[in-house]
Amino acid sequence: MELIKIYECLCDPTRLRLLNILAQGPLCVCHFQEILREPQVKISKHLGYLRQRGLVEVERSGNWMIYALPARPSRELQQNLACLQDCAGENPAFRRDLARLRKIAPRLATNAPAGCACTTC
Amino acid sequence: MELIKIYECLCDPTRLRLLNILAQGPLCVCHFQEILREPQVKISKHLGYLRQRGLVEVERSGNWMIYALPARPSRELQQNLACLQDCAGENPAFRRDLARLRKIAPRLATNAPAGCACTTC
DNA sequence: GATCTATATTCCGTTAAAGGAATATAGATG
DNA sequence: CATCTATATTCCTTTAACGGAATATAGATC
Repeated sequence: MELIKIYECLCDPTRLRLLNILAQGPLCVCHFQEILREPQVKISKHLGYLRQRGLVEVERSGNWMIYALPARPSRELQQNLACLQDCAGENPAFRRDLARLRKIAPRLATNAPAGCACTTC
Repeated sequence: MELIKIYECLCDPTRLRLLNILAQGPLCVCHFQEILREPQVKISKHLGYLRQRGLVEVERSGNWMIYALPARPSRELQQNLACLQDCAGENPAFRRDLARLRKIAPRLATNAPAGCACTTC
């Protein structure tokens, strides 16, 4: 059941944080590290987990791997991501992550091909 | 995070089936067994799991334990249950369970205190 | 109080997830 | 081609989930 895969992805706090950030747009691994302040292994593994189950897509851009929500998400995924957004909106941890994302934003070239040609990379 | 507990409950097919049925109203364990056609241990354990995490409530009525969705669910739970209903609506397995529930329904006294005074119990 | 019924709990074994340390890899750059 | 950088993978340990067989329990009934 596809639904189960989705819920499996949603039952870990790190993955919820990743998805919450991805709702704002594509991002590369190093920025997730910077925002979540978690070790690289952890971030990479959770993104891999999400990818295996079709919750995110990847595209290589030089040395960077750009992760994004699926271009054409299933109805179930759409619904659940919307629901997550709705529920997470109030959560301080999620808001803090988005605040950090905004701090990084100026360093992101807004019209870079994959959205992650930041000056510090 | 409360949200995590909810998603943990949602990532097992048996529990999704239980919740889908509970969306129609309270029910006792023996009827879950009858509808899901799964062993008693399995049903009982999953209901216990849901209960521990606040997704269902129980009330004893004689020998029967009547399970129900919380009378006052959190906003997060409300949203996610609604989302589940929306996603599960099309699923054949879920529809089959509801069909079986309807078959049992005539045996349920509609105005019994906890909604489960069925004639076969 | 003995027994029956519905349900819960305990005690296994198996499997998967999570996190971290260390290592591997792919592509860029000198 | 040597090296650097960003990311992935492997290996290990710990913990939790799942399922089933067997047993326990609480309340009803005789």
